[in-house]
Amino acid sequence: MNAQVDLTRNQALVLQALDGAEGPLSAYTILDKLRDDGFRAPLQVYRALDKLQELGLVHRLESINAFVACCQPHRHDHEMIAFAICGKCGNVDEFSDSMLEERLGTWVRAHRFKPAKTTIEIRGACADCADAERELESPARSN
Amino acid sequence: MNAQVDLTRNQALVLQALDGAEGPLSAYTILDKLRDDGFRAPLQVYRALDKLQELGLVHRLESINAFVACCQPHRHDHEMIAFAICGKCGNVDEFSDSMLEERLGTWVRAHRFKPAKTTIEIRGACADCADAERELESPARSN
DNA sequence: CGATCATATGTAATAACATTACACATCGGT
DNA sequence: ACCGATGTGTAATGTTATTACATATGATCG
Ligand SMILES: [Zn+2]
Ligand SMILES: [Zn+2]
Ligand SMILES: [Zn+2]
Ligand SMILES: [Zn+2]
Repeated sequence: MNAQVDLTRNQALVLQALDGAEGPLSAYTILDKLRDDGFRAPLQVYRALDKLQELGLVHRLESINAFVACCQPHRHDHEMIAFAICGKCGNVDEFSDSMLEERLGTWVRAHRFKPAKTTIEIRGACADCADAERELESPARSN
Repeated sequence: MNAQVDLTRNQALVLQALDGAEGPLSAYTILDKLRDDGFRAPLQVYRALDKLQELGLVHRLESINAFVACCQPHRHDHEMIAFAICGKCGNVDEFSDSMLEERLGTWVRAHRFKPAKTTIEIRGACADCADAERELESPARSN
């Protein structure tokens, strides 16, 4: 599905692991998943992740030290990406918002700051998980 | 300067270390700075940091695993805070922007996401450091 | 072809960051 | 004096990421 052309074996394996996962994975979780494929050391994972991030196929979630496959082959070159991360089920929503980008750009220009990488991550509960939690809290009339 | 009332000895020491620092500090750097004050284990630092964050006196910079003293006694209760972090000199600019907050709030409401903590961090070079770098790159005519 | 260079890999060791577990201390309210 | 909430001291362990060095692979050029 993704432009996996030109990926090396290790890179392809790591990307597959992320693509097949429900939510974000830590580097060491990926390593464990790939033991059977010959992976032995963390560096094999980190190196592949570095390359995949360079190619825009994978994102790192800074606030939880984990990685996700990019949900689209869209060009991230000049886009600012935000993530909504559910702490319950692990679901991650990747989105971009031009007004958000505009707004941060305004601040950056005003302060002559030269941005290299911008992180926007909202941690919380997704709609489904928030609903489930509300049910537990409410005086359940299901007796 | 900060409302240090009610802080325990350990908490006060950690806050002082951060207040006196030029830039963000890692937990282990703080530990080293406080060896002479009797600190021996990481947990002493992490516990103090937890409390200080609860009190809004300290912020954690997720993207660089470091901590900074809050620059103001302002109420962070319902504010979204963003950070511009210079990778060269370590300077950190803490700012909030209601439009930014509004914009993320719009997304969150539209997706019925229940936010717990939001991280906004811009890493790059501050004005001074960007200038200094430009000078090195340009064909210096200062010969 | 053989020399060379850039990129990727394998492996071990180590560094950097953070938490768990348990025992003990301190303080305020009853 | 008792209790519960909060804080502390210490050791051990868990988790995340990098450094260092050797080897391999593949494209390019004379
Ligand atoms: Zn993406
Ligand atoms: Zn969820
Ligand atoms: Zn602050
Ligand atoms: Zn700077």
